[in-house]
Amino acid sequence: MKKRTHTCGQLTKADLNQTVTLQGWVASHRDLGGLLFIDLRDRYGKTQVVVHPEETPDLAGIAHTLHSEWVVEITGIVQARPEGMINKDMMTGEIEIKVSHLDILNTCPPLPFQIEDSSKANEELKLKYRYLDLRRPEMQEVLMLRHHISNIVREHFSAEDFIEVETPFLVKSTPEGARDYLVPSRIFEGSFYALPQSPQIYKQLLMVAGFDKYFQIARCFRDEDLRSDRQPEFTQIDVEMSFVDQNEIFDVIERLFVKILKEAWNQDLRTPFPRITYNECIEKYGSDKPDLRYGLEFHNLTEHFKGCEFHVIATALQEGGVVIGLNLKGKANLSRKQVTELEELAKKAGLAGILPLKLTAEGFKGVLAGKVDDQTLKAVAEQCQASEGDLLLMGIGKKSSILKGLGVLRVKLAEHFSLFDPIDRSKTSIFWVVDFPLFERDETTGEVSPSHHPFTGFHPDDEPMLTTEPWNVRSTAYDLVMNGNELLSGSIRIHDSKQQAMIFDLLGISEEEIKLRFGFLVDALKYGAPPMGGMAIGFDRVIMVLTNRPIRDVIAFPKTTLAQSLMDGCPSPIDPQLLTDLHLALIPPKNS
RNA sequence: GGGAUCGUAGUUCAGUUGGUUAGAACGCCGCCCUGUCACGGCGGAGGUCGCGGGUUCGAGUCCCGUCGGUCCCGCCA
Repeated sequence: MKKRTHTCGQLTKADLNQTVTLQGWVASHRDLGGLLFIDLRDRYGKTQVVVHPEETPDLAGIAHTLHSEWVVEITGIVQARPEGMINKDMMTGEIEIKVSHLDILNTCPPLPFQIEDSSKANEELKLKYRYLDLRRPEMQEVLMLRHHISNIVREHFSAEDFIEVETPFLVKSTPEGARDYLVPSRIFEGSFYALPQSPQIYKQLLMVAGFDKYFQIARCFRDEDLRSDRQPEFTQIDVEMSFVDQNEIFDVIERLFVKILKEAWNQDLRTPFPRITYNECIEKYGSDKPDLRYGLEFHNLTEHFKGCEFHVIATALQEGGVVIGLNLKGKANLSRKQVTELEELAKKAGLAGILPLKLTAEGFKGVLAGKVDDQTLKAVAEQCQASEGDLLLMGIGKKSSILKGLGVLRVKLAEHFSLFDPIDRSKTSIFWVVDFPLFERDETTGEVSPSHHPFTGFHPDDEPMLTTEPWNVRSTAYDLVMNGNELLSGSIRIHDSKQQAMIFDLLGISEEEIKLRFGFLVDALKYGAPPMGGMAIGFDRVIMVLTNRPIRDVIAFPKTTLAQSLMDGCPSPIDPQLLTDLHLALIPPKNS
């Protein structure tokens, strides 16, 4: 094997008449009989290679036997393509290599799917032959972008005086949060390590240790059911800072995202990013991660319908319900069938139904027209900023479920009517969500649980409410939302052990449990913990949003929705001796 | 745990109210071809219709179960 002199994406007219050696995969070969072309591919691009059987019959003999994805090495002279034969779609389209030497470095059986075309192939098959799927240029581009972004992240935080510290993979299992992936201890019979769900506690301990500014590109593990945006192992850009307020934290992160968007999309983001309160998000969009590339804001129309006799509305209002509407601009011309489709969308979104009201040249049309006086409807239309030709959709019922349902419907409507261009990067919507509630309350049991995590600080003004109405206490937590995706989540932490104890108490965790589970953290907070705050950026999700792809596409070797790897076949049974060493025995499944 | 959807040559798909020998394109094999670039032309091989059971004279098609992919709900601080 020789040494290659160039890559397959490199040569141009500037290299004419040079003798070069290329190595790569046969992307395609076109045998015209008296003339033979090979497209040679590596991760940098493709170069056309030409063989003339009349001049080099030996080479042609070898070239005839080539197949797709064989690995070959060629040496030859860079020559300009004849006039009219230039391929503008190829970076190297002005030249070709006239071969003087051809070596087959490796062969390849017929492929389970064609490389260039395999975006169409069955996902199961592509995951089984992941190394072939990753040979596709578009997959390579994604992973190369991921690499560039991780470089930017490391450069950014390093330049801002952060240091990257690695934290353990074998950690203590805590019953909080997601189900842990467990690792049995060989030495301590019956004891287990857990794989970390995040480095949260460790980074707080690093702050106590005085590291001041920390970051880490960290792998996290959660044994929960999967979705198109969730994998059992995923990557966070974990960040923590001491002696800072929210503004300073936001600043550092905004500067990072400005660089990322510039690198990936060549887009300039304006700073500071807007800040929207959690309550405003919920009231206006029914979501804590709304996509603001399109409008469809909600309007609370309840006041207009006070005393309304239309039974659906009257019943709902009697039970303390609400009427919330949104305006579909210019959709009053939808057919009956199309409106029925919208009603089905609403049901899929979890709403019992939706009341359409058309604003036409002949006046209002819909169930409410005639049942509710025009003056009321006019006031409703005015509040929704609706005019002739618009279609109002109204949800009626319990406020929390209507907001949630309409929030889901809003996303479906935007897709249904293509209200935004997913490719148009200039319309990027990025903003902070602030003032999250500290706790979530279980509606049936009334118990509270942390809405972020139990180390989240609370708004100082709301401290008196902690004991009286904890569910109304605002936290210091924040999210960053881009195009409808939560990209990061963070907070200012509690750095006072007494406050931390109080929160644990509110969460109903006994002192004994605290000692057992978080004793070391509570202890650490007593030993001079600085004020601190930070966040975890969902790195996979950032790449997903930048590439508009599902999470499997942005991870080199992902798992399926059953958390299996189809390529290596894990999880798999193990040698019984290993179980014995670990003091484990298998319990057979119930129905076998 | 629940719901939806998909599973037919190596691959992507078609296959009517259940009815003769399950088709096409790409790939593969053979022959032809001097400017192709997803080259083209002619010919050929290739199928346990995911798996198991049932209904029926007859099942790729209908029913039940099961395995797997994807999406969603629950779940994921």
